[in-house]
Amino acid sequence: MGFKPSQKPTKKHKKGLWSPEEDQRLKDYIIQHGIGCWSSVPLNAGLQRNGKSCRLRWINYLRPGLKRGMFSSQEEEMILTLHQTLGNKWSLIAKHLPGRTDNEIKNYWHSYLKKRSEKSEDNKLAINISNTEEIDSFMNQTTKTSKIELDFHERTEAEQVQEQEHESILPRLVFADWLPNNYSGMQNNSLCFTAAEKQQGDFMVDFGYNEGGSSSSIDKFSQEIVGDVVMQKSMLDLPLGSSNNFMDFSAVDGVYSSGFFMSNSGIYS
DNA sequence: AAACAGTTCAACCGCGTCTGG
DNA sequence: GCCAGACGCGGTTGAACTGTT
Repeated sequence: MGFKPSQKPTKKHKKGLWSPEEDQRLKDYIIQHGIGCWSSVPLNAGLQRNGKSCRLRWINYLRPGLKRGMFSSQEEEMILTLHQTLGNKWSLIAKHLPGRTDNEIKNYWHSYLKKRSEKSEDNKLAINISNTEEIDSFMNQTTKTSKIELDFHERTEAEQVQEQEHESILPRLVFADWLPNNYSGMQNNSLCFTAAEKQQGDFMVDFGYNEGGSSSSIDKFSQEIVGDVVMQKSMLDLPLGSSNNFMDFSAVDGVYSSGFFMSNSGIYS
């Protein structure tokens, strides 16, 4: 007889919180094999979970580049504004907040922003704002500072198709701190830099502008993709988060380079 | 210190959509 | 066109945590 992995009769799948060991298994598996068919992941990775659970764990917790910690006030405003425009389209909203997951945003909305939004709705009714200039000014400010696209529904179909093809042009995040020790630079068509490397001053020069003289792995990477990517120095200058060593960077036109492809959901070779 | 209430957030569930045979 | 399996999304749940009495 024999079943394909995905057709296997359902064993009792484990539920509930993930243990560090399970996380490690999943990470290891995805590092080695990339994201493919989720239903076969638990079997191949030796996990007693279903594929759906693995996918969720990866997307919401293990995926490279996730931000941890409090939402900034800018992020809050962004969520509120986008929610007014898009409604409960958490995945769409999440696309405008790099490093945040739809689940995280949804939770934050229900636990905090919803109340705040309701409050401000009440205030609006009371104050009855009539000065559209003020509103425009706020919207412009939000747009400028966050690159957010408030006219999501108004963009042409061609523009939306273009964006889908290139995914988001918003910052992408490179993973580092959960890869094996001493892992850096290009390796197996994947890409990773450590926090220590980020802190080296010439790293930014080498990486961003390809002016460095050393023949490091960073240089190699720089040479690989510098034609497609323009680094935002301001982002590289951001202080490191306390809980992870991810680095933020922004690609002007997505990252499509020989050998690998990066998106908000991961890095693919 | 204990009990209870409120909050947070990881994870599950169910449904709609997509895709390949 | 139909069907089954996989995927993605939004709603919901419940355990863990925190604050209050």
